[in-house]
Amino acid sequence: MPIKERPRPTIAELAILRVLWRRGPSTVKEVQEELRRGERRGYTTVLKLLQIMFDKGIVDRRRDGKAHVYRAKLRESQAQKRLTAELIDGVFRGSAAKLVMQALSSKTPSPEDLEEVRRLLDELEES
Amino acid sequence: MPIKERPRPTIAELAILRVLWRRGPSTVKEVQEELRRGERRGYTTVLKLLQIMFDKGIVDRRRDGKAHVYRAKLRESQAQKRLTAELIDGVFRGSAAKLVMQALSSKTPSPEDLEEVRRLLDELEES
DNA sequence: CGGATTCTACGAAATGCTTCGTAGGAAGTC
DNA sequence: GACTTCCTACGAAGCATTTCGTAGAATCCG
Repeated sequence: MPIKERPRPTIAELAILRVLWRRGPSTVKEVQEELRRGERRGYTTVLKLLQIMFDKGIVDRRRDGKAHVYRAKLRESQAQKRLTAELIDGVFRGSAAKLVMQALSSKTPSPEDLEEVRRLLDELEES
Repeated sequence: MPIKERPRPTIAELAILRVLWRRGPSTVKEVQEELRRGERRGYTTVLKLLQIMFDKGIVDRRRDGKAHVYRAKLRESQAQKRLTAELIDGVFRGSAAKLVMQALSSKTPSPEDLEEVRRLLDELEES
């Protein structure tokens, strides 16, 4: 199976990745149980998705007895980076600043978060 | 045709919305010509997409002679807001601050943008 | 061992998205 | 009117995504 240039996760795949990022390496059963606090998905549905993701190179797996333990290969930070870039290009006309505005004004961050953003701004303005 | 609760634009629909947001109300022909600086899309492809979007309530239209003039009904700011919220919930574990960090450090904004972000921070910290 | 349980692999239906071809109506030109 | 041009509507193919059923291998338990 040739490596795809850019394994863009789909919606369903993202839901699974979120579980793996949160829980760490997990079996199909664990992912499915975690997932069902929200959406129903049959066991074999989750299995199939993980198999597809394995083929795409989005996840790794290793045997543990009878079952497989899956691990996210696409890192959370990579996904964050890529999807943020896509959002900026896609709906903010390339302006990262506009996205920042939107993010800051929609969900109000905590004072600590604001402080951190401020620090980052300082750094950026120095260079 | 019953109104869909949440007409989430697809990738292709987003491309068209971008044109409508930029150009304002446009005919199929105008959208298609604008679009072809990037991706090829046949005339009837664009037409069909606009028809689907009309059915979904994403765009309006009015007759102008023989042709239809389409207008974005979903506003740019609405799309920005929704998609940003989805991104925050989807891959930033609900943390707007993390998204802000990512956006600021990936594409460096201009000094003016930084100033604007700073002003917004000031406002947020006052309340 | 033999039956129940727990897995995987595979196939395929169902759905959604994207693309375009064809048909036909309306308008413009000679 | 006849011809061309431009437009819409419709249908359907092609493809990706998502869902799950069935078969069968591996493991566990009496």
